[in-house]
Amino acid sequence: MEHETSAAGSVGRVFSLLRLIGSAGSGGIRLTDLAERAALPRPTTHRILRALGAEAIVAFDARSKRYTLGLDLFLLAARAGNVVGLRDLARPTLLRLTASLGETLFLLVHNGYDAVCIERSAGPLPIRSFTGDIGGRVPLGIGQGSVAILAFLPPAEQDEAIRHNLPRMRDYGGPDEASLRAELLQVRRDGFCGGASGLIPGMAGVGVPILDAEGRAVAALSIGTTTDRLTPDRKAIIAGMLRQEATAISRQVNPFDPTLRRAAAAM
Amino acid sequence: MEHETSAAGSVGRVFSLLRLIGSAGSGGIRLTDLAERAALPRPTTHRILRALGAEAIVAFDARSKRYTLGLDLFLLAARAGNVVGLRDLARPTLLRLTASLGETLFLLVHNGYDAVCIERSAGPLPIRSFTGDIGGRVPLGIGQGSVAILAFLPPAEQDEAIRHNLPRMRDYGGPDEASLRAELLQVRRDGFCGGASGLIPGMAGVGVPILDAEGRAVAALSIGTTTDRLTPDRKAIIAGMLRQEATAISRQVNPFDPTLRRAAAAM
DNA sequence: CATGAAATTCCGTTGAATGGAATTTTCGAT
DNA sequence: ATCGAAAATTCCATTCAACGGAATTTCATG
Repeated sequence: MEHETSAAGSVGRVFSLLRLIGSAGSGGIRLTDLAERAALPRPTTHRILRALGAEAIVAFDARSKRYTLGLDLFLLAARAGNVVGLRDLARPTLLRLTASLGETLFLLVHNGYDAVCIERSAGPLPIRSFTGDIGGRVPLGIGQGSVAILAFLPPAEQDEAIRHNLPRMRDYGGPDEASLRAELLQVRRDGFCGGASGLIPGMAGVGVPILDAEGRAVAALSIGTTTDRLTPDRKAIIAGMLRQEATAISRQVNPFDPTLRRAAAAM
Repeated sequence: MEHETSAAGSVGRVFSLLRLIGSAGSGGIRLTDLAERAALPRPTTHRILRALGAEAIVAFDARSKRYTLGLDLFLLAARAGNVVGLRDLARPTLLRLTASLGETLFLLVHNGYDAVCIERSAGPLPIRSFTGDIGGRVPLGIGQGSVAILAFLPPAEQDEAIRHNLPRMRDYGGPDEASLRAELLQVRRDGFCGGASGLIPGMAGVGVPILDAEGRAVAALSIGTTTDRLTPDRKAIIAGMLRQEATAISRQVNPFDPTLRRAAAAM
């Protein structure tokens, strides 16, 4: 069972097509190739694509007969990235910090056993990071932002993620369980992760969690920079700034706390 | 809003639900409300949502029983061919210009009779604009970026858009046909739109088109600022910078020009 | 604890999606 | 220009997956 045909049914079919189109690159993909990769009959593929085209979810270039993702999917997706409004909330923060620090900032959200980058504000320096650009995904425990999330997960969930991720971490040259757990404790104490993990030579960073009303991490703010730019005192300053911003964001996220819903509904 | 039930069939049903969820805000929406707005039976709605949930295209908060757009929908578009790669191409440009000018920049794409904002890089000043944030939509002809696109459309398409949009423009306090056409000519001559359209008091801006290989506008780069910050000489400087950036982006877009594909394939 | 509203499951029915086959279009080779 | 192969597109009889009315469970509210 590789990626399996997902949930069967027409919905599954539609999104397996969309994912294939999405991974086909900006040049687009032809019907036949698409049908083959999706293991669907050509007429079926064609009919679904027509329907998707009518919705502007896919675009069809009549000249090259190639399909690409359409504008409406893009617009829909822009809203989808707004996990609990986090993206909109955090964007000004990222821009401001990038401007004042001259560093690259990331907004990561917790998703399953991974952290996913949903926003990024690039500083002037070229930065290598695990998460890469928007859409990038790393196992929880790899990278400062990702570790910050892991450290502030409820114990059961944290254990589960560690158990699941330890094997995967080998691919990244990650730590063994003992040192990981030690780091998590320290991060919980400090409120941020600034480990010079050294996983990418010359690169360093700081990550702080964004917590929900129950104190569980839902996301993280992090910066990525080079080791020499992250002197201990500068690291302390940056950690403080990040924590402050993360706290401010947390406060704005938490109004969605279900216990307050009644008040909002009354308006 | 609902212009019609879109394309019928299950695909139409799926995306009308997704659009409704998307427009429900980050708080999410409940099954019953969704079913009612979509004019679908609750069980049908429920089944489709389950399938979408299995794909992580929608997220379901078990606590509040509310549905929101899921992360995978975001990742689908983020990882891949967003509008011919324009967004990725333009993002660094927007950030750079925002940093150096201290202004808010917009990337608009041509879509039907409208221009749609697909990226925006906010400067320090609070800016009022028609397009608003990402996803915002204005009729072609309203706002500098939008006018820049309209001016560089093929004549037939331009006429069609003007005919269609003139009535709509009344809502924005837009110009009459004669002055609009006069402005379009000027924009075509100058290569940019810097009209102090005065549609939003105190606000001004500059828009330049991003052209495809055939010289048709596919998008526009624009800045939005206040009238007093846009002195004539600064406007000229900014227009020059924008044109240069837009040209650079055009060059990177155009390698995908179908007429050149054969050459690329031969490599 | 009672009550109503919402969510969820069930399942017999049916019509919409399916896909094999036929047709048309595209495009490269001669 | 002509041909032929490959791709795209249309057709349509079949069927099975989606449908939705009804029943059941869950949940919030008074």
